[in-house]
This record gives sequence, structure tokens and C-alpha cells, in this order.
Amino acid sequence: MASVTTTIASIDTAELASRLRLGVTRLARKLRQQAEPGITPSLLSALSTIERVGPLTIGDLCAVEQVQPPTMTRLVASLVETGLVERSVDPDDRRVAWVRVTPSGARSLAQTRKRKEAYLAKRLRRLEPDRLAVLEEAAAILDELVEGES
Amino acid sequence: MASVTTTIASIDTAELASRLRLGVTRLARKLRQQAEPGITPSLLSALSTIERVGPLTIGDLCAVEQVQPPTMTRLVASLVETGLVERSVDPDDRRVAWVRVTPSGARSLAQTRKRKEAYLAKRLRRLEPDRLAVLEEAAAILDELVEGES
DNA sequence: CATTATAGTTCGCAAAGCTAATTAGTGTCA
DNA sequence: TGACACTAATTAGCTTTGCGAACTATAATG
Repeated sequence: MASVTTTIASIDTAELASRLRLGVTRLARKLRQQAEPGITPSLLSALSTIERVGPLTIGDLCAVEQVQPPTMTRLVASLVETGLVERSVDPDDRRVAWVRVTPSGARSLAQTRKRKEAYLAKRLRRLEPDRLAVLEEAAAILDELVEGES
Repeated sequence: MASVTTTIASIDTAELASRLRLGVTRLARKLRQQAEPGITPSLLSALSTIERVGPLTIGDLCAVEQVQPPTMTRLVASLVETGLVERSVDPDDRRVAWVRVTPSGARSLAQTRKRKEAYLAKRLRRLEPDRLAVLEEAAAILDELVEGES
């Protein structure tokens, strides 16, 4: 166990928002640059959501991925074309399309996962345990930040 | 003062890398959607770096913003065109271009800063002080993560 | 002087995002 | 039943951002 002690009295949310935005934007950019040829970060993010959440509709995917329908239509089309994902029409409501990962998609996800996070993990390994612990908590908070309502 | 206590014994950097990547990517996407009309997140990020770091060259800007030269050339051209930034040729080495914020650019930055971070700040304000403190530290760590070598 | 190295630019391409308009299928209710 | 409204997804067209390759202009070096 480790203790991380911080002054909380004077946290300026506007200032924090500014710094957090810059940090997040830059890291996202850096991560984008690590994309493997063939699968881009957006495709990857969609694919891993499809795997994690299980069969879901295009609309569900849009909500989770925080993207507008036309964007997701294109991402899914690309994933289907490369055989990583399978589409099927809902028999009860033929407007709805369900999407699920194919065995090939699951394999591809598993295979590439290590490599995909290599860049980040490599840098994380250089951090002191205290700081890793901070990021660990921060990751969860970031998720909440985005999840809570749109 | 507040204490944030965390288990550090078993932090799996690969797992953390995965979660952090997802969280960061999604938040970055969400932030992009909050762009004000007229100034995009990339332009904004470049502009605020130019203000923060002071006069600097295109190459310096590329390094800080983690972007390739062609991209920065275009961003700067756009900022110059809208009068937010000023370019000047280095008299000692005429290959080099120095870039600085104009008064108009500084005004624009100041004016819009509040609004630009409103989305994030609004959400941050809902967090408990403990969690704010975590993000505060995380922001600094994220910066280091990207800064340390390319 | 010729060569090599460096700072930026231009060009052409691809990915990812959007809005607006369209298509296809459901539901409602007079 | 038949017209109308609603919903899920798609298509079309546009913008921004990013890249690599090739180029220009300038400096440095042998």
C-alpha cells in the first residue's frame, strides 16, 4: 500500500480542465501515431467495444463510442469488409442491425492487443509505483467523466 | 489536505495501458466535439502553446505539439491568416520562421478560454475533491509521459 | 566551390468526423 | 385501412487533421 497525499483546498477546475485537455489531446495524438498498419485507433476502439459489450446495435455503438451514426456506419462497414465483425438484421425490427465480433476479429484483437498498448506500457513501466497508482485511479475517473450523460 | 490510498502491489501496466488508452481516446473525442465554430482543437492547442512557450520556431512547435512539419505549416498558416499569430523570418538563419501570438490572438485566447474548457470543467465540478486531486496529479504525469523522448 | 545537412513548404492521399438528405421499416389513429 | 409521423441506418458531400515524398531555400563543411 502507498499513500498519495495532495492539497485539495485550492483546486481550480478551470485550470485543471485546461491542463487535462492539453495532456489528453497530446497523448491521444501520440497514441494515434502508434496505430498498426491496417487497423486504425477508431476501428480498434469500435472493435474492442463490440467485443466487450457483446452483440449490440449500431445505435448502441454510437452511444458508447460517442460518435454520430454516419461515422459508425462507415467504421462497421470497414470492420465487416475485413471480416472482423459480423452484421445481422434484427428479425423483429428490420431497421435494426446487430453487430458482433467474429472469431477472426477476436483473434485479431487478442493478437494485436499487446502490441497496440506497447507504446504506452513501455512508458508506464518507467513510472514510479505511486504514479502508476494515480493513473490507475485516473483511468476510472476519465471513464466516468465521459459516461455520465451525453 | 486529503489522503488518497491505493493498492500498488499488483498494477499491471499492460492492463492499465489498455484502459488508459480507451479513456484518453474517448475523452479526446468528446473534447473535439466541443470545439467552438471557427477555432478547432488543433488550432487551439497550437495557439495556446505558442502563447505559453513564447516566440518559438515551427520545428519547436512540432516537437511540443507532437506533429509532423507539414501539419504544423498548415496550422500556423491558418492562424496567421486569421491574424491570431505572427510569423517572422530569423535574420541570422533565413530558413527559420519564428512564431508569436498577436494581441488579437492573446485576446481571443483569453476570451474563449473559459468557454473552451466549460465542458470539461462542468464535469470536473461534479467530482469529489479526492478525485479532482487524482486528476490533478494525472495531468502532470500525462505530460511527462509524452514529453519524455519521442 | 561542391556537397551535405537543415527548416519549412507543397502536393497528394487517407482517415475520421460532421450535417443534411434519403431509404426502409414501425407505429399510430382517425 | 391508409395517411402521417417516427426511428434506424445509410448515402452524399464537406472539412479538418494527419501523414510521407518530393521540393525549395538557406547554411555549413570539407
